[in-house]
Amino acid sequence: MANLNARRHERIDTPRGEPDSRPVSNAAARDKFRQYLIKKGLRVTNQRLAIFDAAFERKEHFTAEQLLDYARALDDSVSRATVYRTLPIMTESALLREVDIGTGEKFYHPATGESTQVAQVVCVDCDKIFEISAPFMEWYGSTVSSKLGLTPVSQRLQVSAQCDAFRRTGNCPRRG
Amino acid sequence: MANLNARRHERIDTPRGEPDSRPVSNAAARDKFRQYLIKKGLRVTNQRLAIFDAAFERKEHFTAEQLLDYARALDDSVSRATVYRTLPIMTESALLREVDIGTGEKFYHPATGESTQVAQVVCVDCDKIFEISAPFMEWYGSTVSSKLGLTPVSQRLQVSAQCDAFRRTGNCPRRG
DNA sequence: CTGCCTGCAAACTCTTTGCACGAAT
DNA sequence: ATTCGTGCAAAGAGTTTGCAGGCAG
Repeated sequence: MANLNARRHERIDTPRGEPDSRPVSNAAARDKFRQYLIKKGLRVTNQRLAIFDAAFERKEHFTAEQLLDYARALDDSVSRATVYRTLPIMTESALLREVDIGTGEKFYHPATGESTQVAQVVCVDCDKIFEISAPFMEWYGSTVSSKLGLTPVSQRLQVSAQCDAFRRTGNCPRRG
Repeated sequence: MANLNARRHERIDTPRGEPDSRPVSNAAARDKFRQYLIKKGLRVTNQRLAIFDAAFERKEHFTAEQLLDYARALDDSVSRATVYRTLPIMTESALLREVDIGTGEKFYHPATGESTQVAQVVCVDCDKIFEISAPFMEWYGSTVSSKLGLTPVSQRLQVSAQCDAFRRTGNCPRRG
């Protein structure tokens, strides 16, 4: 959110750790990413893998700037530009989901795979983002077609909500 | 969308037309706005009224930059800064609805009053924004409460859709 | 008169892009 | 050896803000 992240990372001359040797919790998704790159004729670079791994380490939603930090912890040579250039690749491959809650910056989250029809619930107190399934959105798409003669491509349902506990106690139990 | 709108408007010395003499199609809403300003201890300025009138002349959704143009046609002295400072006042007063379709810039539209539960359908071919009612969103809010213990504040449902006619004929019948 | 509002321009935030070097195939 | 990918820094786009002067109440 703030631009306190302007810290310089001077490139070190030690050889970078082999990306394949990194402990990977999401080997399956990682392989999908690798396959996607190859299929598209894109190159499998250490930076792209580091960015991917950084993204899939995360449980919470993150911003591009945060992802830059996470990825740099894995590979010091990752730059902001490459993060921004890699994010669309990961969203197009459906491995990452982009979430725009209207705050100016976009959030990202590893796609859970199962459900494409989810709603984001954004807590105005915590700023946390929850995802819950919204199966009726599928049905809703068909009503759009019939009413407007348009074929739905994608849908987003976002709910802003306040945390009852936070309002009472000044602390959100979900935090941390 | 582009920043071609940087045209200079030098201030003219002729007295500005009385804002109240402007033909107003939305006298009721205009009065609501005036009341809202007074209630909040804000001043009723010519610029604010011009921006309001410009917004309520519009049938389509518009951006802040477009609103600046429209408002300047009514009152030459309106500046970009004042447009940006007035937009939140109009949205907080529920006279204007803000629509963020994730393209970087925000769109605005006079609130139709009746329905707070509407979905935006954005045509990826026309870039047009349609609004259709989505009454189930009210019900959905309550499921959020029970599932997460959060009280919904607002909801947005946005559908991206492609125009069937445009895909076939290369022309959208809904255009202009 | 008082102090909120305004226009101007500069600043800010997030994202994209041009360029020359470096690495993947 | 090619050619694509990369880091850097600057540019863009949209929005916000500090300041000195202007107008509403």
